[in-house]
Amino acid sequence: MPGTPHGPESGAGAPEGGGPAARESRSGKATLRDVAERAGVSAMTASRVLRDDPRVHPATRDRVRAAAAALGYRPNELARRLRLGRGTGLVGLVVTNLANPFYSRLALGVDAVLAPDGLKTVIGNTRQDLDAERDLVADLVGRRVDGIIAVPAGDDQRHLAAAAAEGVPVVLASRPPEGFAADCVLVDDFGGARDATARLIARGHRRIGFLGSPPAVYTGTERLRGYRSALAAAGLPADERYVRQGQTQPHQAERAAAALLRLPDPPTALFCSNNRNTIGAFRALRATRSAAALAGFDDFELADALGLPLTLVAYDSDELGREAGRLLRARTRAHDPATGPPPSTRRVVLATELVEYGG
Amino acid sequence: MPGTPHGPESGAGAPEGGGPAARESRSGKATLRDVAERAGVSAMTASRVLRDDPRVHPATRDRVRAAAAALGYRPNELARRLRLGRGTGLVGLVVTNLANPFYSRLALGVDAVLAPDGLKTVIGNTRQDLDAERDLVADLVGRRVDGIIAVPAGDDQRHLAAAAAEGVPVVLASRPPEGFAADCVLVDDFGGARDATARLIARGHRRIGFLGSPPAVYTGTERLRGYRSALAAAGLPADERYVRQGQTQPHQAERAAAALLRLPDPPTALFCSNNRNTIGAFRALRATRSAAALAGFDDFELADALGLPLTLVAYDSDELGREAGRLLRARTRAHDPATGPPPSTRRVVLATELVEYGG
DNA sequence: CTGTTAGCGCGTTCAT
DNA sequence: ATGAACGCGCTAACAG
Repeated sequence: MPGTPHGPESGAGAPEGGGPAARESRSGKATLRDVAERAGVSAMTASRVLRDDPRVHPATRDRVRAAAAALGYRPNELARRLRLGRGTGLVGLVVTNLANPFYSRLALGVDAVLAPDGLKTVIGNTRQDLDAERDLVADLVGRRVDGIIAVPAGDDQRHLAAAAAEGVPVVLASRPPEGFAADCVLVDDFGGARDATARLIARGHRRIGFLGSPPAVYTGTERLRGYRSALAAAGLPADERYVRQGQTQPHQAERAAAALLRLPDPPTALFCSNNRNTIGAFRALRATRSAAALAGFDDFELADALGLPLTLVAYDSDELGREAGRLLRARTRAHDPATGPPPSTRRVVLATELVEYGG
Repeated sequence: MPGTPHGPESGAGAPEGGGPAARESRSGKATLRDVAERAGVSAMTASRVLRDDPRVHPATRDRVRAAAAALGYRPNELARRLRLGRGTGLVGLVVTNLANPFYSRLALGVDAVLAPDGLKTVIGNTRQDLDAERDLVADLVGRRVDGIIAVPAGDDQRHLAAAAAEGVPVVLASRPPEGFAADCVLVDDFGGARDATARLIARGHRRIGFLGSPPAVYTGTERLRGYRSALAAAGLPADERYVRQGQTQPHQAERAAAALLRLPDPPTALFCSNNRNTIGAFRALRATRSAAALAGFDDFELADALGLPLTLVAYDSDELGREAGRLLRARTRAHDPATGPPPSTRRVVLATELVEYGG
């Protein structure tokens, strides 16, 4: 038996309420000191054991381990991270609509790259609500996430700029930073849309409609630019009656497409700036038995099974997430000591590819 | 300059590196004391101001606010929560495959219910990997999440039982707890599958194939039970050659379906236990120009556009998430003082509905 | 109205 | 091999 392990005495001030169970009542969870007391050692020794510090007597080691197991002890990560000051191991992912497969893929890609580094992804859904986005970003910064990957809903990105200015690494996905510097990974929106439109033109179409998201959405306007560029390159007029922006869900797109098809000189082909619009347009074509050709941005499941010829601008949306994760990882590491100066901001653009689905 | 704000003396050990900038270098973020010093008040007063405690002189209030703004101060939520001991405001959501729309819907439902309570959802993807699931749950518990909503990958749920035993509220979605008590929200797997199969039988089918997930997946086996129940009720033999389990992705399901269709006495109808299998079976039918009838569990986008009659067991997967969120919220509140004893565990079952898509 | 003391749970530094 | 003191950043108690 060892001597009195309690030392000189703990003092006179603290109210030593009822037995040893008193401490555990706080949050219902055992603390390091509970383990230490139960093992008859100091908190310090318990800490060492639980972190596999070799400088502990094997016998004490076992006693502490037993005590920890008996109490179901789990180190409190909050306290731990606070003490270590090395960040939380959390990365915030801000998206507008998780129901869109595009975003769930993005999330998977991000997680695939970050998880091996021990980073957890906190996904926040903003429902296209800018206020919700602001609150979310503020909360993430307050929680001291190690970084933020965001697909901002609009062009007001001051909240992201603020986060970046406060030292939180920020990476934008699918949209470029607006008004501040940050890494980003984009899709070749302009080129993809231009190529798809050009293909419709090559097949003889002269009147081509455009269906897209609200003008505030970056990808939508870039794709519109691509569409217009192809028309201009072929010497075709840019008839604004053929351009319908603002549809964000299939049923809205279906109505917009139907409206185009009812024009006096209806378009003979439609180009859609995202999968929501493509699906809506498809329904409109089927409902009206229209023979108009269909092309769109974004590949999607079952696109090959619609019984209609379909030209899609495809790209690897997992890779979008993975690349965003890599960029963030690079920034995060740059925060470490002497890894050299922070790299200048990078902009990665992913290539697109035209795919044809059969009729 | 005010009197010595340093107090009795800070000691002799700490290396007081150069100037006031030293403190800010730690994590690059200003702390409450930085704000306090800059405003010439104590940390306590600064704290009061930033939490809108009314008991502060308006003039000091403004000085503190100005200092905070100048420093870009953000309270450290970690430290704050640690001190308050009221939990982290984080809820862990454990799913097996975010790419499946079923899970992203679930996540949206959960978030919709929890966000108004100020709870953030941390989504963890396990890729059907039980080890990953164990690690994830352990990490979430270590991070002191306020609760966990999980769709466990297999029937070994000891890690969840442990979490629950440690006092973390646990809610299971889409699968019942195995070996411990917990709230859960389920879909009427048995009834839905039985009804869909019965409908195929009513249409004259006598040889009906079954395509489903691996036997370890609860929903899959329940749905298999429902399928068998319908066969038995109609006095039809249960031919095991017609049952193919184990497909988790469409291309696997496609091969399994093709194999069934090549049998000497091929089934004239197929029932699929989830949307992955239904989509694979659809492809097989199309590829082989088979006229077999198709039914499946889970509704999915574009199911109506496949040019094939299709019977689906539909249910509200958003509601699944919302209900899980509600159950968790109830548990979380039960942790509060004297809200009465914790409610006994609840099991909610969501109804299903048969929908027919045209040919 | 403002400041001091104390401590959330943990880990580092220095002593023994 | 072990322990005491101190502090991460913040806030509830009690002073004054």
